[in-house]
Amino acid sequence: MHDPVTLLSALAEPTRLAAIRLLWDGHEHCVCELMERLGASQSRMSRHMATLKSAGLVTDRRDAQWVRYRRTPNLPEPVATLIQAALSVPPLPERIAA
Amino acid sequence: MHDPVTLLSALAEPTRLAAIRLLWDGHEHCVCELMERLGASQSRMSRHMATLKSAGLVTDRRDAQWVRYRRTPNLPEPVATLIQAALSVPPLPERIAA
DNA sequence: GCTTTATATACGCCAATGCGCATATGCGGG
DNA sequence: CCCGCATATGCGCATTGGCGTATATAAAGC
Repeated sequence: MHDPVTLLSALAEPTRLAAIRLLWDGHEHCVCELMERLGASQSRMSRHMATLKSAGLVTDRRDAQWVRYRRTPNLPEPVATLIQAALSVPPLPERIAA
Repeated sequence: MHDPVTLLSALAEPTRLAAIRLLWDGHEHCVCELMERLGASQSRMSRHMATLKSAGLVTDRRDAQWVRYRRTPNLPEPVATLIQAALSVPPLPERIAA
């Protein structure tokens, strides 16, 4: 479901945006990896991934005990552009120097 | 202040996104005009504009009894792209037909 | 000065969101 | 089977966000 407000809401949270940044390498990542790398608790990360999934930004796949998340392939062009742009906005630390 | 999460949060609300859409014609619009065109109450519209302003997306200017809002000129490229993309995502009605 | 028009803001309310904790569920291996 | 790892989810709580109502502020015209 790609309504713009849903999309923007899904991205408007630091942990979720960070997760998208990781997932945007095109590879699969399990929840446990994301937890570690983002310093989030298990339930927290799981729920954030559920949010991203229901916004249509990521898909998941069961692989044995793990659930592998990856970015949804073939996102509509405006959606892909939106995310690309969101990831390109410097996260403030950089702006302080300016 | 252009931190990505702030930016995305500011856009992740229907009335605010609609206001941005109107303001993105590059012209000035007073609150009363936005109220009418978006069917929002006075305080509601005023507050939403304050949010957009503090996110750095719009600027305001006092003109007699009115306050004229317009899009912030010379937004950083990723921010401009982000908004352009957000405005390009079809607002669901169109996706139902597909 | 007073009134009208335009906008902002304080206050209180309700709904939504994010979180931790505990528990359920799925799966593989002894 | 039972256990351990990985993930999801129910529950209660604290915080945040959007809203209406009422009030403050600002400017214009008489």
